[in-house]
Amino acid sequence: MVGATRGFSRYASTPSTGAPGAVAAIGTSAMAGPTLMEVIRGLSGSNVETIERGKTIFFPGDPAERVYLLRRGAVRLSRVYESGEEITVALLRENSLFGVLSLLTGQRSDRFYHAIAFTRVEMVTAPATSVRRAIEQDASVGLLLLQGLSSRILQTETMIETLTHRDMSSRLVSFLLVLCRDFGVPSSEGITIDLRLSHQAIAEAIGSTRVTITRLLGDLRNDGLVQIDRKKITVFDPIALAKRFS
Amino acid sequence: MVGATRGFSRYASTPSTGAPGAVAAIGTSAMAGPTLMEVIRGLSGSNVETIERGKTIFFPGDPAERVYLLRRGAVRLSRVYESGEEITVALLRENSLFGVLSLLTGQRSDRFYHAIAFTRVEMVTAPATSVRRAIEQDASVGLLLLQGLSSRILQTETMIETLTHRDMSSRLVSFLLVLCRDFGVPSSEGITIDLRLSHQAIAEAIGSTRVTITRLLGDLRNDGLVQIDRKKITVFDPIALAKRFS
DNA sequence: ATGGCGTGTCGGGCTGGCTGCTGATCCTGA
DNA sequence: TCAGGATCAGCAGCCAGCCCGACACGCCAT
Repeated sequence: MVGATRGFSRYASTPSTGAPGAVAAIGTSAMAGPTLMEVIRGLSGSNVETIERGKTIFFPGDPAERVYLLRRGAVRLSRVYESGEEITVALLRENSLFGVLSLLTGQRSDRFYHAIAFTRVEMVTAPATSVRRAIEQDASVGLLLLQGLSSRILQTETMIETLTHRDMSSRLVSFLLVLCRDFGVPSSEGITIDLRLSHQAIAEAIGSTRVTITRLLGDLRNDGLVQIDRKKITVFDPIALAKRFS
Repeated sequence: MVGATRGFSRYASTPSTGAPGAVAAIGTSAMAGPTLMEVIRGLSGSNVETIERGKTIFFPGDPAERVYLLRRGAVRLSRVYESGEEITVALLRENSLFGVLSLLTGQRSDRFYHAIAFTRVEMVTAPATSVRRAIEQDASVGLLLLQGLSSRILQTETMIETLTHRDMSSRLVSFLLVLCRDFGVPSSEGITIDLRLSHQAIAEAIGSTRVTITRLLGDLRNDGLVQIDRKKITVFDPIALAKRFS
């Protein structure tokens, strides 16, 4: 059991705690130039904003004028329906770009999504016009943005894989593995998901109900695959967990 | 019934038939410069390829060296599991970029997905290195690519909305609306989805089974919402169909 | 202290997956 | 052009996974 650390790197992202002042680059490329974070920070009209957990960053229908780059914390993008139901479209991790879409698909437009701070959030923002100008002046900025969007697409598409699993047990397992990849920090016992997740939040993300999540998480815990302490989930062994697919 | 055409534009994409020689721009921006299609076509090492329906464009594990831009037809991206199960991650329409991800996230890498021609396909391809060089030389190329990726993200995220619907009936309805948006051509009776979809293919895309799709599509047909003629689905009235959500 | 939120549990009911089979349609090669 | 095989569509019956509604308890913050 102890020796099975090979392959874990897929699940251990850049730690989100500690590492003060370290501005991680998007992806894993060890580039020479400035990071996207530094570029956006340097734009005219740029800003650093801090948002408390649970507060809204933008509502659907708001005018889309700024671009956001997440520096610390997690953001939830969701669609809201008339029924009041809210569907999580993406859980963004650090160094994720968002709010970019509407600006680049052409004409000025409004937000589609509801963006709320899933944890306390620190982010760098800049006006869309500045970003556009920066791309035109320096092609490497375009490349950085492309990398950001690419990783966002990958993130989104693994979410689709998760959601197409038929039975809820598989969905939950798949979702936990995604969370390990995006928010996992290695710990003494395994990989801890650095988010405070309520069962309700998980249910909204994978299209289930609170009760079912409770039961399934209980099963996983009873089988010694995960540990839950004050809303923090620790996965002992992602590989063993992955065997749990139906 | 006849007068209810307002709002349909959301569902009627650029017609994929006819319009010979017309190279549609990505998105709806009426730009002055060359289109992405033209740019990629002009790169060194560029190529136009035609693939027959059902043939594979690339396998998972293949080295990722080229970038693809779909000119005609539809491409299915999917993940393959050891169990033999295959999950559709995206159905790409004309003017969609693909194969870009792995190239831009940093180091050289392999394909994640299985890409097969869902219809007879015509596409423009170019080596990743050429694309990269083009971006560095001309920032507007970067902007075009960003637009391409943006619309791809939107496409993917609406797919997530579809998949988080719990009951299969809603999922199917939602999926049909997505298809109308991406592959719909206006016809005399409504909007026809310009794909030849087997029930099995639909099931693999939305995480269901062939039998269930058969039953649910039958229900929709009996209720006078859709028409199916030799695997081509016509939605009479998307707005009425949208009311079918649970 | 207390109210609210999150967690754990139970049973009833139904949606939807599975198996097995038949008939229709499409494709291909002789 | 036709025949054969392969793929696709449709039907029924069975059963389980999961949603729903309801309730009790513990933890936390005000």
